[in-house]
Amino acid sequence: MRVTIRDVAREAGVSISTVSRVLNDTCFVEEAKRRRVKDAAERLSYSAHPAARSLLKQETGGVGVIVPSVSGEYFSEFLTGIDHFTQESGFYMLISSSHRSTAEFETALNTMYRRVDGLIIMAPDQGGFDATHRVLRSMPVVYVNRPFESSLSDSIGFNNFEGFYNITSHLVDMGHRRIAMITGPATAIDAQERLRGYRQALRDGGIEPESSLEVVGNFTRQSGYQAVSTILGSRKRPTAIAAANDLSAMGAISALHEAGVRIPDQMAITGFDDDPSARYSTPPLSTVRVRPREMGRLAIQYLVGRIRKVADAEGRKIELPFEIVLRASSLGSRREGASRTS
Amino acid sequence: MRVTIRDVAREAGVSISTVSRVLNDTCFVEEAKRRRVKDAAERLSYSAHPAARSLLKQETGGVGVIVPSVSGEYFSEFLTGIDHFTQESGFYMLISSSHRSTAEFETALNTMYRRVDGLIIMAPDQGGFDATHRVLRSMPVVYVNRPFESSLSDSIGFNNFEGFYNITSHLVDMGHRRIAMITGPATAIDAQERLRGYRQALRDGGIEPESSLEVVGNFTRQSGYQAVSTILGSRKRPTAIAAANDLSAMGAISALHEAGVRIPDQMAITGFDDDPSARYSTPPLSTVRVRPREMGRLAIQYLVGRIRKVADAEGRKIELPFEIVLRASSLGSRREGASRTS
DNA sequence: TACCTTTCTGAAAAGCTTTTCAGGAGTCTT
DNA sequence: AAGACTCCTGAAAAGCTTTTCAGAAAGGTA
Repeated sequence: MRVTIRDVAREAGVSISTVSRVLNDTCFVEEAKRRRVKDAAERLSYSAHPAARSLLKQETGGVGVIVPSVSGEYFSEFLTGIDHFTQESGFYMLISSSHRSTAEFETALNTMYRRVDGLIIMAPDQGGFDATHRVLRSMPVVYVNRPFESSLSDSIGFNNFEGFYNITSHLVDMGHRRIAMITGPATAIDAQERLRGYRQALRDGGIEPESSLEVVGNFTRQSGYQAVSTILGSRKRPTAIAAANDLSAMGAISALHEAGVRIPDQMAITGFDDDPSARYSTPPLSTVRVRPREMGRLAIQYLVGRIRKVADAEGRKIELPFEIVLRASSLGSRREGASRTS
Repeated sequence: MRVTIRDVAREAGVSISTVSRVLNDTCFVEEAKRRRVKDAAERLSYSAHPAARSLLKQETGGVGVIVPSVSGEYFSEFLTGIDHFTQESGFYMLISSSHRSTAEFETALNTMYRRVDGLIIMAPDQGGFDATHRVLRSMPVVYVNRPFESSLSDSIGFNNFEGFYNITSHLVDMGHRRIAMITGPATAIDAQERLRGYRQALRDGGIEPESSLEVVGNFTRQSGYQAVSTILGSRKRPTAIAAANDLSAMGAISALHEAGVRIPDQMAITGFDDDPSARYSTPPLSTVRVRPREMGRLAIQYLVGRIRKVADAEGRKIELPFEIVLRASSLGSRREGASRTS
């Protein structure tokens, strides 16, 4: 049933070493034998057992990806970026997601141990995992969206603070004085940064942040939807909402429609991420474009570079540019594409 | 650097067999030694090399998932369903996606060979791959959305024809006589079935399908968006659109808004899938709920059952129920939740 | 006390490959 | 023609674990 290199060797009438050499094209082998081996391998549809090979070569051909979630456009896009390059370069992809606790996160890390040659970690909500974990030291790691000081690993991300500062400033520039925010989960570092950007933008616009206008969300549509009732019920109704991400902005938009609030006339709204759907919402959503797909591509490129040892030993820390994308949801008239880059 | 079972054995002053026994809890070992081994393993932070183990045991602890794409809510949801159970049951997940050709698809299959203990395959667009491929015969397989006659594998899906028949019938019931369809890619089996359902529903409603009303799309927002200009430009403008999936429906909705067409008064529209976003679109989208997350969960449960040999040898073929979810996009008044089940 | 069980432990094999090492055959040089 | 190469090939080791097998020790019975 199971066909091994021995079977091929017997079939071709050569030793297993020769089979290995032919199949891996590692030495010159007499043409006649070469043919016989190829034929035999083909006939038996042989391929080397990955476990045996990786046991010996101490490499697997896989990369591990750790993300908070596999659902939501932001993550999908990120994964898509990784996936493309992964296939091109012949690596396979091992994904682990949704770790509610640090313990679960470290379990995931352990699962990756020796099963992959490198790791991409996006874990904005894992505050305190052990940065010296043995798995982390055993292979190259690229951190995404999680500034991390280590000369052994690369780190790529964008400036959440600045991005959110800019989109909030846009609302201020449009003349809004009462601007609510639908925040992300307090545990996530990127959510914290965005909140900080929001507050700073208000202050710089001469507006004192009010905690009653900071409605807690968790990056989901539903939380955005629910936040709206709080916002509409507030003592002095704001005229604009800055949502911590596009998903929650969409939820909010839906709720605003249901409440009969016109966008952007009665309520302007902005998001963050520029999910593919942002352009198709009603009205199209002003947001901050951060190109998760690009991030994914970059992350895997760096990682593969490190795995193949072509990268600098020095850890790189890349900050990707973002782009403010203004659409109808925050503009008086319906126009599209005005943009400002970081 | 690399710590093996030998190191633990030396450290604890026992043989490697004993270490293995203690760590796998496979035999009774004298308590004192047991302690020593545990301590040593802990101290050296040892864990068995997965390759060595799987080479010997002929099992890996992984499951492979092959999907057309990793982006889009439908697939995200599906993966999420798998992911949850995967973690619970201690398996890891290897994902391969976006195979443009049969060759690429079979490459993916080969990559999975011996790296996982079972396979979940969702490939509605892979018409003619080799169903007797050696990888497919080497481990349990669960096919999703792809009726497949094999007593060795389970198969899970829903009735695309009926689902689309029903949602189209709803439009007919609402009094529409000219109903356009935005189709999926002609190569995908599920898209074909939905188109068939559309036509049948029209005929059963006494309406002769017109090919000019069947606008080709490809399941993306963009294709839905573009389809609208064709539809609006047609000689006799239809009063309703049945989109092959939610994504293309969303694109269409966006285009309709831009064109100033009121939904549902001037144009009703329906989707398919009930993506999480469908409920949040403007107006909320009538659609067919197929619960991809449930499908994922079921698929992985079946698969793990087969891997652990508790499942019937007999191949099961499950057809999951769908549910017609009517929302404002196809109803005169804004009401929600009326539903009809398959 | 001698023999038979039972219980625990170590040695060794098996799982499959890649790669090093060494040897044999053939070719070239002087 | 002999020695020195080169070229190709096979044997064997290494990579790390689990599990079988067998042996030693201990305990029980006749």
